[in-house]
Amino acid sequence: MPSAKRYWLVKSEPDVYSFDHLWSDKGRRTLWDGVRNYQARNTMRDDMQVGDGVLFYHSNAKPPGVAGIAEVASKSYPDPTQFDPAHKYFDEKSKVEDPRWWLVDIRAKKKVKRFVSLDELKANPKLSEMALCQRGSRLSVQPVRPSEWRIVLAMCGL
DNA sequence: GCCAACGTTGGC
DNA sequence: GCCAACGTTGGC
Repeated sequence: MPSAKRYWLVKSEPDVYSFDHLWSDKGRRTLWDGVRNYQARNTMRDDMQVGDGVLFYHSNAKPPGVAGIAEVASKSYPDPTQFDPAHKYFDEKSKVEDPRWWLVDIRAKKKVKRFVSLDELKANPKLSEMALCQRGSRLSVQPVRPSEWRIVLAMCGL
């Protein structure tokens, strides 16, 4: 039996791949490829389940913040880009029979009614323990508590 | 297994 | 563009 629905936050640079980009992609979904950090990899490989909620966060943006709501749309599977020598995410040390990098599909669910900036998130005392708000937080895939999820969605007007 | 050097992230 | 924070690499 699957465990209860969980919540996550993924980062993307809008100049590279924005929430609107995901929204206009076929099926409003994409492979969340290119993650090359072991902790983020473990989260996708081991912890994410189909239907989990995802905050789509714009990093390296002016301003950075939550730009959309998405969901996990597949079980984890090996990131195909690691095996493609022509791809910038190619990893020559990874073997097909023992893949190093895993991903899930992400599907856009809802546009936010209000963009919520990082400043606003940090200013909310109820979000002081949120992973994103911690100093030096660089993880591109990170957990979100159910309470934090509800608060952020409310801030987004949802 | 330590740790210095180096690379990357990402807010500012 | 700067730089703090942090992850990875590789010599020893």
